[in-house]
Amino acid sequence: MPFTRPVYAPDMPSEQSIATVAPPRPARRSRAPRGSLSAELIIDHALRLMDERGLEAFSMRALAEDLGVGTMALYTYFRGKDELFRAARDRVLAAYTPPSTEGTWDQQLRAACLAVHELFTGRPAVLRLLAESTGQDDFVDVATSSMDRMLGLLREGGLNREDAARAYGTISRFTIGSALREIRVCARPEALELFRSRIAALPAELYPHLADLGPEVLANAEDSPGQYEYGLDLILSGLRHLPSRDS
Amino acid sequence: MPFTRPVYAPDMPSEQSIATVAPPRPARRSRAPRGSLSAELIIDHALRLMDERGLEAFSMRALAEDLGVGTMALYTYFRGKDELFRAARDRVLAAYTPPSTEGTWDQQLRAACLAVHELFTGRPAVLRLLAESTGQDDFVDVATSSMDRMLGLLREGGLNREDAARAYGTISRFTIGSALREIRVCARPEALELFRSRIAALPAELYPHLADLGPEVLANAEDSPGQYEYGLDLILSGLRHLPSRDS
DNA sequence: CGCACTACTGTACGCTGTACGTTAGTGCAT
DNA sequence: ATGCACTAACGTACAGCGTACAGTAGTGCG
Repeated sequence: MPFTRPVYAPDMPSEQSIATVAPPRPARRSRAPRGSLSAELIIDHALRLMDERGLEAFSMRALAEDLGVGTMALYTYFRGKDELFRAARDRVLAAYTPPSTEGTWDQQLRAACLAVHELFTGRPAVLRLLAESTGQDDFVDVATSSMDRMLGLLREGGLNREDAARAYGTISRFTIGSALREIRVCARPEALELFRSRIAALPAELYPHLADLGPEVLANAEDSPGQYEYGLDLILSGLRHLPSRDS
Repeated sequence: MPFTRPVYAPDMPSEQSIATVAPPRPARRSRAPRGSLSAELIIDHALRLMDERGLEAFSMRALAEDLGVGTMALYTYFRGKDELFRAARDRVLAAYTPPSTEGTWDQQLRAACLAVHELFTGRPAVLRLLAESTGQDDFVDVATSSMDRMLGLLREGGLNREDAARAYGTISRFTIGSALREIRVCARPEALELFRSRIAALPAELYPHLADLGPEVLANAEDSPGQYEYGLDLILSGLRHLPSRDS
């Protein structure tokens, strides 16, 4: 018995020397120069990748490759994936400044809400990070400056302290729920198509109203910004009719 | 040179025979009897696990272990994790029937909404599945029967076809956004505490209104069902004042 | 010149979902 | 009874994930 393998490596492809075959071109990157990385640069690429390929396709390895850098280099700047996510989210939110429009308090409030909504639908990944954060991390409500501004406008509109706070909560919840729905359904043609066929296939005797209003429901799904504006105006109308309002 | 290792297995723990040590009690489960599994049983355990330990801790392996079964046994009943998720979600939603209360259309609508909201906050995992579904799968809007009922009530309230459809969209978006916020923040004491300290630490000269309304904002965060009711009533009030309403 | 420091890297571990092939229990035809 | 087709349950393996840890190379300072 000339040569027996050790216990491990039970059946290696023995036809050729492994060393020349096993590493199938790992595309040996040369070591990246020393100053080629920074937290800001990483966040830039991360945000781009997340919005381009989707949050599920995003990984530390993919991000590192996109940067032309070893995976573990990222951990020099961020403790881990969560911290990177939080940093990316905070950067987008902090960079946002609400539009300073003219007009009555409700016109300004409306414009501010629409701007936030647009920000969210334009950055689906950030919205998802915001919505899916485990809640253990620090809580950033939309953006602090935006929140302050909206609260001020609500007070300006004559709402008392409690109503202002509650109204903001309502608007915030509706805005996030709305944007979430839109990046999930309205912006995806194939989801819309499936929705259409589902509506059409509903048994009209079980769901009479739904079957009846099918066209309208579908039209709404296709017009997502309009849907948001409609709901927002509904809420604003409710605010204007608040009994406690002193103006 | 008496003996050189092959290229692979560069440094094995050579102090003992591997074969007797390597399998450290894999807790040899005996093969589960033939009829011990079913789709329903799997969904039961899955829902329980998801709500108990959280969606991130849920895995096919953990579920299988909970069932006392090999991991791959699950794949006899579901094509994969996604299909299992969809089945679990659909079961919860399909089993739900809105409360058939008495009263005016808006009273009934209010009750139906509150019930949906309670369903969601009581089943955080299902809510997350609903919110985080990639949108490629079939679209179940809350529950079809609930949707039909609400649309009927809105029509009963004198809304025209388009307004009814749009109003439902508003309510649906607000309800999901609201429930999501609540399972993320309001129901977590540590998140609330962090929120409190953040508010207290805000520079009052930068965010005057937020600093001023801090107590009210905090009180709202702590009273989550109240927040939902407030927003819902705001929307309902807006609906009552709709110009197109013919009653 | 050498040394401390640190930005970057490679390897490895434990985890995930799941493709694939195997095993064993069941019901039916013979 | 005996064999056979069928399939529920299983074990193994693989690719990919986040990241701990140890190594390496380039920088700036004594």
